[in-house]
Amino acid sequence: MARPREFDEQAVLDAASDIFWAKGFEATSTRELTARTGLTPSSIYAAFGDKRGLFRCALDHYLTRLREKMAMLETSVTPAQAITGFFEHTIERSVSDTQQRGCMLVNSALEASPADPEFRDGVAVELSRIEAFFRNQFAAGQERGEIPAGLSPETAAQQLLAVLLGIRVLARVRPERALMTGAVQQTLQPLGLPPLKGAASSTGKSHRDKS
Amino acid sequence: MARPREFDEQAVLDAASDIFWAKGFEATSTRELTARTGLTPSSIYAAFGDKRGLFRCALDHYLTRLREKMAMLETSVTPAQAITGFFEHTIERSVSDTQQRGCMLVNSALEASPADPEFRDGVAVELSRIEAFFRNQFAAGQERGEIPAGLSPETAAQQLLAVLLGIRVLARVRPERALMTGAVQQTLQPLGLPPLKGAASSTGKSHRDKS
DNA sequence: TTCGTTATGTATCAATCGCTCCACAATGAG
DNA sequence: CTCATTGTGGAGCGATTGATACATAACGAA
Repeated sequence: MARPREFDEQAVLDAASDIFWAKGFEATSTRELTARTGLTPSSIYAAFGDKRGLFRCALDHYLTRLREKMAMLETSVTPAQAITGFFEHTIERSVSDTQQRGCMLVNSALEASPADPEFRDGVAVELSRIEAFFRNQFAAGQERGEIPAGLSPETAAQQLLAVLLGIRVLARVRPERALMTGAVQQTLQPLGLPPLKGAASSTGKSHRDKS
Repeated sequence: MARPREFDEQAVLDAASDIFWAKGFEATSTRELTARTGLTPSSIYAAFGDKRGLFRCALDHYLTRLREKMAMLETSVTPAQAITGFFEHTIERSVSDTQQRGCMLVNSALEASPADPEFRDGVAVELSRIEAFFRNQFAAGQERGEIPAGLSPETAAQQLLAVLLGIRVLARVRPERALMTGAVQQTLQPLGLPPLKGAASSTGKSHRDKS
């Protein structure tokens, strides 16, 4: 009943998250959102409530694709390969993004006002989800003998999370492949995880890389 | 000649960086800046040009103290201890900050607009400075035999920088000591660096930590 | 003292902000 | 068809933004 929506919600969220991703919440105006999404203020406020509501939906839209990526890796390759593959994927996206947007979740995490604990907690939960992905994959890899035992999956996951967040910060201001691969490679190796594709795997110094 | 300034520039920058640090550039209004610094719009605009100018000065004020911290560590302890000490200091500040402000440099890095390459480059240079601190200390530690040779200081510094940035992101949304110490400890150990104070140093799983 | 110069305080400015109002269009139910 | 309901378009609301104008105050030089 009643008039149906004329816009494609996925397309709108694609556009909205693009802007929020690049410029952040505060620096994005509702004018720009209406211009880039193509729909009017009326439609936006009817569908999403207010600017924060649209931002939440846009971030969730972004996170959905992130979760799908993790789920894909979980089912398509071995646990150890899933971890390394996740970093490969992240680095690839970081260096190929001409806008240097980094990660929308990380950007949002740092812009989250101290006065908005609700949103901040939401971000924290999402980071915990990534940490759990690392922990579960690491433990599964140990169980199947793919990853040497001896290291606790908890600690490994904490380190992997920190390094991931670190290269996502670097993606925004210094998206240099050599820098990211160096940091990640030095993390994966002592954990007994497979090396990045195209990265030198020997312990000593390699002269093969180029920035 | 002429009328002298009535305000203490250091105190004003302290106040200004406090606000910018907690809320970011965009979310901070000039009204709040005048209220918290105690000086009038006229004085602010005469002294710093505009809002961006004040922000740049406030960030530089913050970075000066960061650089002093690194310089202090470089001269007061051994190279390996300087690296570990830097992380101890960072974690301590992160978990004790009730506002969960994280690091002003990292916050600024992620808020930096893609359309402002000048400011972005400034942040990148500062991150390179931290990376250089790690690299120099690591190399110095190897030369004096304090740190085992075999690993390249470049790679080690890249990893240390990434982990540092990672825990600074976590400081904003998940300032849990166990999480940070776990990530850092797992990084320091394979590099042959001294453990954090109060952290378990054995390879196996420890039950001593509490969040 | 008088004057030139610079800092401060207050009252705003124009622009932009997030958001709403209301007339109208497009549907399904009857 | 009529009508209730919901989406759309666009003008424009009050509030707030970053920044300024201008009168006054506080100094040093003469």
